[in-house]
Amino acid sequence: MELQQLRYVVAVAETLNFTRAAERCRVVQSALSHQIAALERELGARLFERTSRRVRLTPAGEAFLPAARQCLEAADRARAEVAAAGGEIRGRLAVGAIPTVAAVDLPVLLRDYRRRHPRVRITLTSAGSQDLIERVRRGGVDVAFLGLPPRTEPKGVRSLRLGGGELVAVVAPDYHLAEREVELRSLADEPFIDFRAGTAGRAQSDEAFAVAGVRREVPFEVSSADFMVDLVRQGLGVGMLPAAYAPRFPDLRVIRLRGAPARVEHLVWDNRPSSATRAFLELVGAGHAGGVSPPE
Amino acid sequence: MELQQLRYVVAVAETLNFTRAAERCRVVQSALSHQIAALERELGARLFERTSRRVRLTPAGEAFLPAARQCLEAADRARAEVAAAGGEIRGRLAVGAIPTVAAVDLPVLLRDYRRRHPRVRITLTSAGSQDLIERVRRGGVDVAFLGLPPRTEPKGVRSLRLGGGELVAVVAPDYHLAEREVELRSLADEPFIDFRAGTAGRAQSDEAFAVAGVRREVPFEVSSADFMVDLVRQGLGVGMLPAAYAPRFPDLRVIRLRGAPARVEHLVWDNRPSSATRAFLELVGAGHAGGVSPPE
DNA sequence: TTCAACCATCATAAATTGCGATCGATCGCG
DNA sequence: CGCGATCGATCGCAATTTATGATGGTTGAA
Repeated sequence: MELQQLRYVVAVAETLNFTRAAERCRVVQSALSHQIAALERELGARLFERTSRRVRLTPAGEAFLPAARQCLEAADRARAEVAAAGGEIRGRLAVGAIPTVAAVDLPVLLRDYRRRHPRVRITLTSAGSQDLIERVRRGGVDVAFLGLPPRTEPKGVRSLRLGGGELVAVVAPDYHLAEREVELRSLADEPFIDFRAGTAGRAQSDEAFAVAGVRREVPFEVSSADFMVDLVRQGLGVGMLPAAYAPRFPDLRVIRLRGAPARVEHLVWDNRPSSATRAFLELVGAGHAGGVSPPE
Repeated sequence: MELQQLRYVVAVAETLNFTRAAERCRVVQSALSHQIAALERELGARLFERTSRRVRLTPAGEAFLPAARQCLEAADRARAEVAAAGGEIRGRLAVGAIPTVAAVDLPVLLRDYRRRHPRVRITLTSAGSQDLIERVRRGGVDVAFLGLPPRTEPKGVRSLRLGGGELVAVVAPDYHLAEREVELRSLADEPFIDFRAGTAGRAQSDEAFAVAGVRREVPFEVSSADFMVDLVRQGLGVGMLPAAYAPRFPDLRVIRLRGAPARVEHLVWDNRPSSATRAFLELVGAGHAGGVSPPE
């Protein structure tokens, strides 16, 4: 088994087409066919099922692919680590974040990071917290900013608790509430627009009301902050967002809440951070944090 | 960069000798030298510092090596996954355990596992809990049984809480205590032999006495259960061990303790378990457990 | 039926990898 | 100080591997 063969396999798996995979690898199709056939012979199993009109992964191919990708990633990392040892950090940095990150200014952070390490290719992905944790575990994302239900810690990854901003209520400009700051409990009778039940953002709002001893109605559940804002604009009810995030919607009115808890966010990363990832953690200030348990 | 080159680099790094590395790889020394030189040329950095009497890793080599090993492991895993997809699980299973595992019968477990998956090469390593967690994180160990201080969870790995046995006191046959069962507090004046401060085993004993509201003396601190037993045999004091573990020393007297908490152990594993590891987790009953946090 | 897309195969050329012999440097030892 | 032993680098050559370009067979659509 050689890395070249793995590169070919991954290319075919992604294009599902030997000819285009060969183009991408800059070899003729026959060379690629030959290499894949040789690998299949060595493994004793077909990785691709070729009917002459389509190419598909066999179960064996499905099983092979994740480890093959990890192998290629490790090879890239090895190369990047050597460059890092020579002083210059290279490689990739895949950052994930929920759409409502409030604890850090992500654009500024990425700009600073890029300034310091211009040879690192940065990607930014938006997704839900649970999805992000899974991707960090799988290695598709290197670091992620996300929210979690109160008093929980993500499992299977290293993490650092970030102080987030407070939650504030947002309403349409002509909404009937006129105050700029209210007790949380005084909102009890308003209709709320919040994240769907089960999400970390929703759990944090619920927590705030539970602590205040108030039951509230949430007739509208949404899957993203943008949807929430859309509904709030229509005057359908009150939304709750991190204070640092609300100013992005200047057409909405912000109502500060007395008794709202600070929103807690977490920075999570993989167990085996690359040098590019380590540099990012250092920049964020998580260089040597991460809550190691005491020894046996 | 090719896997063959990585194999050569790892061999040289482990033997610190080109000639012996070449023997291990079953090629002549010149071939290996040539490949390594080619890789160094491609990377633009020397991986080894050769003085004509010794070979050492350069900083670049140190940086390169971990990722290179992970790359080779991933390649092995890819091969093993294909075999697993064909029905038969192969590969390696590196099990780690503290010396005093009480929650499971490890020999029986390994025997059952071997019976079911005879093509998996099993290794068993003994170490401290914190060391084991680190090795699981690094990928050197696939699954580990270990202890943790009360009410903590290991970070950076998947884990399952195992119900452990109770702790019992063990004493020399002629020790002055005659009872077969006592209140924990009645041992307060005895000299204890226990694990060194900071270990999980020690923390669990301390916890038991703290709960009983008793201060005790621990004049002897040891690093393994075997040392503890050695000192107990000499009549130097009282030891505390998991009940399931004590019968291994039939020459000692066991004193059951009223008020001793159950010892808690954890099974931990990596985020990206191989098929061999998955099969082991299933056997232990952790197939789909592991405390996933709720979604965002 | 014809055509176009697509992968396998084959002969051949190019590149890589390995072999064996040898060189030069270094260290220990007498 | 000189000898022998150890060890990695180097070189020419052979074996193997990998890539090329042309061709053929299969399949689905027009």
